[in-house]
Amino acid sequence: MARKTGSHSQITGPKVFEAAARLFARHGFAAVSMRQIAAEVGVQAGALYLYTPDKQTLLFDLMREHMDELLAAWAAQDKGGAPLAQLEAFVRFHIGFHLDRSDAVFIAYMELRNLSDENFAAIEGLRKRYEDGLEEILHQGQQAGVFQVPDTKLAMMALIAMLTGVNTWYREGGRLSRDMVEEIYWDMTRKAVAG
Amino acid sequence: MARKTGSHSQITGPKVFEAAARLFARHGFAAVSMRQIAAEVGVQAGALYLYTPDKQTLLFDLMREHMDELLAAWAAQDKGGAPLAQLEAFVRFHIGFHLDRSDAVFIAYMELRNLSDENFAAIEGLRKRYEDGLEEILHQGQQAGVFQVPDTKLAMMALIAMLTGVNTWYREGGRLSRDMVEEIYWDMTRKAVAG
DNA sequence: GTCTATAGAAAGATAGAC
DNA sequence: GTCTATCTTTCTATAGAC
Repeated sequence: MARKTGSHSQITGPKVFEAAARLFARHGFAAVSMRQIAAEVGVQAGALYLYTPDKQTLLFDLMREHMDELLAAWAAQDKGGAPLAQLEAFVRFHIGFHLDRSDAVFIAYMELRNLSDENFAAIEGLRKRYEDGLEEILHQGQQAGVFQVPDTKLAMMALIAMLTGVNTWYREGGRLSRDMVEEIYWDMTRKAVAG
Repeated sequence: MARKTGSHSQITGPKVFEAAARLFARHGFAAVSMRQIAAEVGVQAGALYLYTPDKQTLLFDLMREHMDELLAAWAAQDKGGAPLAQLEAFVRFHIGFHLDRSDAVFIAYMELRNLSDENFAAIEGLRKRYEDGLEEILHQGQQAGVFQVPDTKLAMMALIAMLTGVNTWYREGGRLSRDMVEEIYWDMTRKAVAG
């Protein structure tokens, strides 16, 4: 009972980031004002500056947290098995993880140009680490003779674009279940890199 | 000599749209001000309103013109041949056309959410017409038994995402020529939809 | 921790001179 | 056709009360 009315930092803080993510994903970083974010949270605009030094840092923190979670989740995956099994695990992981976080994914891909140079470099570094994981799988499969890709970097780019594209059309409760989508994309991926 | 100094409507008009396209692609529609566009053209902000009623219409006109050109160029392609030949033509056409217009492509994909509801519906209609062209090819190949795709709509989405993704990394004068890129993407596409 | 109030800058768009 | 000048709104961010 020592806490005074209106003291909600442990609740308001997360709500600020959630509201910002939702609005940035929907309307774009530049089109969203701090006032809109504050209204979504239910506080005044000035109160947001208790949780972020400025709007740019708010965007950067959202993107960095998303990339950190992505790398952590992928690192936690079991990495054993043949290249083909590893590739299947990557496809299913990528689709599942990204569908669970459509707002953050949208922001991470669309708002790179609104980052300061320094922040951009940091996010790009994290993205490269993730993409390197897929390229390494393709490289191993290539060496083992089970994949036939003329250029592992190009194949990696092509697959990432194809898989992330699911986010642009997938809607929960639609015609296809997640499992069916994963299955179909895995089928196309497997064949695309086959010998 | 009847024309008075400063009268350049036939030059300034196109320059306005070119400058807007370049800036919108680089920084995003919402992040670019009319003053920035005017500075890029070399006129004052007020002068822009001789060429567009407002900023929203400027964006819409850029996107509609791009989609119109895309549909016209694809319609002008020779559509004969077997499904496999048609698919190859589509892949090469899509990559080539999109690499030639990276700014417009970027805008057409990234700025949909900044269109008014009415304008959004118009652009989406044009996009659907283009995508239907690819889906029809896949459907024909499926019927003929030369493609094996469990879902033509999904396969269409996956291929469009993969092919358009070239724009995110391709740079003129880089490691790979356009022909090589087309070749590699056609190889992956062909295998991905194969039986 | 959140509020009101506001400073200071910048935005979209318009009016009228030339 | 373009200019300067300006209206009006909105923005980010801060100051100080409670």
